Amino acid sequence: MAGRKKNSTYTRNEQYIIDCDLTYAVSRIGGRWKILILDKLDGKKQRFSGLKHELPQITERMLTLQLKALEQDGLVKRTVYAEVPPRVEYELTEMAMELVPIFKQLSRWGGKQRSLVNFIR
Amino acid sequence: MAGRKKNSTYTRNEQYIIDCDLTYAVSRIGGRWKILILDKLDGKKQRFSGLKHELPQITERMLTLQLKALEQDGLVKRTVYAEVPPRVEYELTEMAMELVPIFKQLSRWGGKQRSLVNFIR
DNA sequence: TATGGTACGAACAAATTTGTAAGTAATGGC
DNA sequence: GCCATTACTTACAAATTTGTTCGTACCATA
Repeated sequence: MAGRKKNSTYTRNEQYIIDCDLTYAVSRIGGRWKILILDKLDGKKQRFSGLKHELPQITERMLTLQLKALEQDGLVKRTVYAEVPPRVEYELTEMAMELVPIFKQLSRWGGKQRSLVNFIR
Repeated sequence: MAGRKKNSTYTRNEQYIIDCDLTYAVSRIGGRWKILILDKLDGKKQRFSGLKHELPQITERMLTLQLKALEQDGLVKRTVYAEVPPRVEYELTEMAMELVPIFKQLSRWGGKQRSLVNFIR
């Protein structure tokens, strides 16, 4: 998000796309890791290290970036405890919890679509 | 999709992510244009030029690429008529139509989330 | 004094996605 | 013959996203 060209077609088209509530929504949860992070937070608070543990493939940098974006979008709440070593807890907001049932349906669709495509090929 | 490094972390992580039905689903409809295209096809067949007209910002190249991907994923059916100049019609498949109600919910969520975030800032 | 754990930050590099600008085949009408 | 139309294709360039590697502050504990 930082250091973006302000008038490239690329950026102008992004604006255009975000006009639509649907594509706007997808842009908030898109990218490689966000949905997985939200999923790991479903039902339980987690520390940074806990998330890292549940998502072995993600790098710390990516985890940081995505958590920060999710927080800015009001999907994740971050709580810092003044301890040493530091402790930070992440949890879903109300807004994010409303996504859960939608994700369930999308997931079902994904399973169905995957087997269909595998069948065709 | 063509010309991908086969063993970069980038690609391995993609595999990892696609294990999950949910993130798999999102990967099928992700990207900048796919959802908008599916939306424009909801309820009516469209020609290539028709889609281009409804999405003034998309380039022909992108439209071609996305339609091809959607076709390969079984979300769009392509019909070619042997005429000159050529006529090609696109329409949603059953599988894609099942996304419509999910999209409706996501869209509602998007609207709500957008106003919430705007309110906070 | 040296060490270790936590949650990051910064500089840089790799890989992918998206956009630009041109060109193609086929053929009916002029 | 020449041009216009449609649905693409191709080579190239710009922009973003993702990954790699190192480094930091804090202090309790050894």
